[in-house]
Amino acid sequence: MTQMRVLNNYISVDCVIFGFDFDKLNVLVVERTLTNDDGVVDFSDLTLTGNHIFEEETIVEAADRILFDLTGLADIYLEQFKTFASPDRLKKENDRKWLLHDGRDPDKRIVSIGFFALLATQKVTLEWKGRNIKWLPVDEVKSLAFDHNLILEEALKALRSKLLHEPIGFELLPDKFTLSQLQKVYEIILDTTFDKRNFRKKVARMKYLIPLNEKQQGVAHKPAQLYLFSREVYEKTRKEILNFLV
Amino acid sequence: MTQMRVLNNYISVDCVIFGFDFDKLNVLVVERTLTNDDGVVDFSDLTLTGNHIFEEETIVEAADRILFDLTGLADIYLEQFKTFASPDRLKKENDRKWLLHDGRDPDKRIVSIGFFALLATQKVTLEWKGRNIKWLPVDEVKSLAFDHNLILEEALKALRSKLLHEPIGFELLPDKFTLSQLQKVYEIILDTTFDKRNFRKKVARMKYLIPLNEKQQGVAHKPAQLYLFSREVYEKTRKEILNFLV
DNA sequence: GCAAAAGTGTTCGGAGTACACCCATGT
DNA sequence: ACATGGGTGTACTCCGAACACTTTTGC
Repeated sequence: MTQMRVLNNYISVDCVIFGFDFDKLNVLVVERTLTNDDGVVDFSDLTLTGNHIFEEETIVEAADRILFDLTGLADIYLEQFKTFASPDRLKKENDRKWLLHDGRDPDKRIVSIGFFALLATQKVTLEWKGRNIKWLPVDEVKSLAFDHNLILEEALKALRSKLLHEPIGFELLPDKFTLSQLQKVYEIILDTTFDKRNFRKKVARMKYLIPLNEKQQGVAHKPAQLYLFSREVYEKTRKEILNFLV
Repeated sequence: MTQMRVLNNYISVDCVIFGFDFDKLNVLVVERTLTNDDGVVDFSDLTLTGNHIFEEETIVEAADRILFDLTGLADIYLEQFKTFASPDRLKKENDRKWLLHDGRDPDKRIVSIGFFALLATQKVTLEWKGRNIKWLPVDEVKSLAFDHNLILEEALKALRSKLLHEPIGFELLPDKFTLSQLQKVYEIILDTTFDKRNFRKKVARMKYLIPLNEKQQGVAHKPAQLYLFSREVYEKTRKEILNFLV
């Protein structure tokens, strides 16, 4: 009794999948190559990861599905950040060609709900799944398909804002991480630097960052203490702070 | 050479219009009454304000239009906060009847982009525009049509979060306001109280809240100093603060 | 004159910021 | 032995929190 899954052709979900590799912030992109009927490549460029939703599927389910199809991972940090529906968002020349070639109507308005996902790149082994997908450092992103440069920009804004106000930095790291790695996450995404001692004093006050009886191994320097984030402790101790100034 | 405006029938915008009256937070609602062909009222309930978008119109333009149609005001604080597209969001019995009566297909998925708007209720004179619209105190809202209770709840969450991190409280007040009024905005929306002296010390540090050479008039107590928000000063002096703790 | 809200200062504890050196490990 | 990043403490300033009384106006 399997049910036929039908794609809704005017609602799509775009996932800005951010991956951190201890050194820089990357985003997952997919190669889009339009090959004409005579086998000649018309153009080739990059898109963010996204897809139309199925009828009977919620947008969160669709985002989870896209994420799972590309990475094989579930339970990844995922957040709806903005929706894009400009009438001309799919109307660049290459985009029209692409949609037409794909049997879709380039004049139909397609609304896309943007999600961003956070993970450590090392959690994923990218496999060829009929499409060429790869990590691209965020600051090396050139021109993307559709309105995906705009979507990426807005995702970055949302990520920075969230990072400033809620503890989500470790979502970009392995489950067990060091304080220097965590500091690097904040420094790179917020494009700043912090004093190591002051950063650690701050972390010491966060009871939900729990030091483990475990150290790094196989590094060519003093091995660092590993930490774990505890959502339970966080939910229990969190309080909001009025901070609307300057 | 006017152009015919065609409504897109699967993308809509819902505006949660918050109005503050120095005393409580209200939301603008519209009466929805379904009258059968024989003139008998089938049911009557309340909806948030919203509408489908026009083809060739952006969602922000649509939200501005809805806001202007209801209040006659432009340049109101408006922010996209979340998008709603659950497959069963319009499938309650009354909602299906309403859509059918309106000549629409109740099984078609309609995505709705949620915006919230902030203003002082006194800025608006509600007029009969073929529909009964009114201010309803947020904490007296009962069951709303469609998924509008959910939309309102999410709008409140977004409003509270924004209020904690960015200076937007005065968007709910007249252009010239007193510090006690501002304090009340924060107290009511965040459901807390602040010490008057500490609150004023905090405000004194915000150079973008500018005291005027002008006082309240016609009040039965010591008239208060009036203040103005300066966006220019704010943009020039703003800095982000790393505040992801507790 | 009285009711009502405006306006104002001090103390204390805790957090933000600036700053420099020794330690454990792998090669 | 040396290169690499890990790990630690102090002084100063500023902010957050707690707390009570006088002032100006309309009625």
